[in-house]
Amino acid sequence: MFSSSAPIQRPQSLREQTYQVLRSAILSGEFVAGSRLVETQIAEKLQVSRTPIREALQQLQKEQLIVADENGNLRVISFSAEDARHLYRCRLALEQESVTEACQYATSAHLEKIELIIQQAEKAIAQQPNQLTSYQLLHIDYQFHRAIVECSGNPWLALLLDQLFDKMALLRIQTIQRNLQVLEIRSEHRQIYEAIAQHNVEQALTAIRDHLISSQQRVILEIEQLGAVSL
Amino acid sequence: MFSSSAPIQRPQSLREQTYQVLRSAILSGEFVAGSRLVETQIAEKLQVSRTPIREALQQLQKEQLIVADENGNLRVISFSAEDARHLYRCRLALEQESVTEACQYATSAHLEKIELIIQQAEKAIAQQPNQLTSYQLLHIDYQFHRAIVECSGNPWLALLLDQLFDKMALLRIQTIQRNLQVLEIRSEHRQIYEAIAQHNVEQALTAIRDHLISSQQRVILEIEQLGAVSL
DNA sequence: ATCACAGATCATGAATACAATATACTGTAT
DNA sequence: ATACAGTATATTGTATTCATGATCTGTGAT
Repeated sequence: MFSSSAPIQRPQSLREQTYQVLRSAILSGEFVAGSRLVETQIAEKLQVSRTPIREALQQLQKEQLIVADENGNLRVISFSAEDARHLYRCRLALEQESVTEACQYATSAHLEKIELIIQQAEKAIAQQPNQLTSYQLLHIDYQFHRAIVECSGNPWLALLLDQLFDKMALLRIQTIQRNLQVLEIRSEHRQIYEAIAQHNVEQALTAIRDHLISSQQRVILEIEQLGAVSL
Repeated sequence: MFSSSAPIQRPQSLREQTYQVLRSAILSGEFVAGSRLVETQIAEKLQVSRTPIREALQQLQKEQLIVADENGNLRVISFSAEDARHLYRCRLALEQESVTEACQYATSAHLEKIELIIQQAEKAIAQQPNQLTSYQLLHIDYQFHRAIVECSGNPWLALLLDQLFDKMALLRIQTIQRNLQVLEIRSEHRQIYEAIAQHNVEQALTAIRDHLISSQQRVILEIEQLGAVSL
């Protein structure tokens, strides 16, 4: 009858839906850093009871996208330059493992997928050089790195990196007004890809290091130009 | 009046309390792997309403200590040998960063603390060579690695590692019946410590690699002896 | 005018009530 | 005995209610 696993879709719970809504509102910068999140207000706005809101907020709190201030009020987290440095070091540690495993295990299907992502990115950049929102750029970047970790077949690594990516996104939303250095990212991505495609671990490690370190420097520079965003 | 920050302690919420209770029940092996967790049953047992239980369970689910099966029932996660390999690779990636930063930033206060932990561990081992529960041994190991990451001053790194430690603990609880190789661990810890104390990054990296790789092999061996714990 | 205090409003934690759905059970008909 | 229908039960998702504590506001005393 049903060929194999037919993973039927139950209607998503309100908790999951509100979680998604709140998460993307935060990551898209709709809530400015430090702004307060009140259960009752959100509940009214989304027209659901407080229960699913509460649960979604707790989830976001666990992910440290929102934190409780000294009075227990929930606020969107705000990153300092220190945080940026620390987060990038974590990310580098994990992504070095990611490309290493990718070099070992990447199949041609994996490589094609990465290739496709790069091409789409370049097309998008070519077509609308200046109208790309930073949100779109972040998503392109995310997809690329996410495709690499998928080569590794290590779901725990993917999970850890996903957590960091969320914070990276928020970090950049909070700091970057102008476009990123689109051109640098393009060539850096391509170099990482080439190294993985050749299963050249050393070269891949060098490429990911270069990419993340220059990305880190761009972000920290912006933060310091902005003045301290420290809480 | 109050000299400085007087971080008053509100009574812990029931959610937090039940979270702690459930977490340690899982990590101590009180819930066997794969066993089902039912809100109403737990609520009755702990004599609180379902609300805080639900919230605690969701938190545990987010941490992947419990997972939803195909019917949406919550169960304690159960690790395969594959998972063990993957988790150890993640841990190694993060701990290499941890010792690197520790070598850079460790103060003498930090070093003293680590030294103390090592001494306490050796004392405990000397006094009750065979009565140490694996839970106690895991805790000793945790404290050591936790003290190292604290040297780094990188809270995000500590956060990521903490998540892994929980899974490591569960992994071992599910696999290890006998005592760990106590003696090996002792000398391995000491080598890591020495390297950090001398701020010798290369040596520290080698030591942490050796420690984690042999630890990984011990665990995987046990899993495979046990037969597949898959799913 | 400023400070102090009372009352009102707001926000959250927790319990309970209600609804929807999935699972188990029981009895009946074949 | 087996298959099936129908009912009961169990479990979870969501809403609502209640209680407690925090915050704000205004009035009166100094």
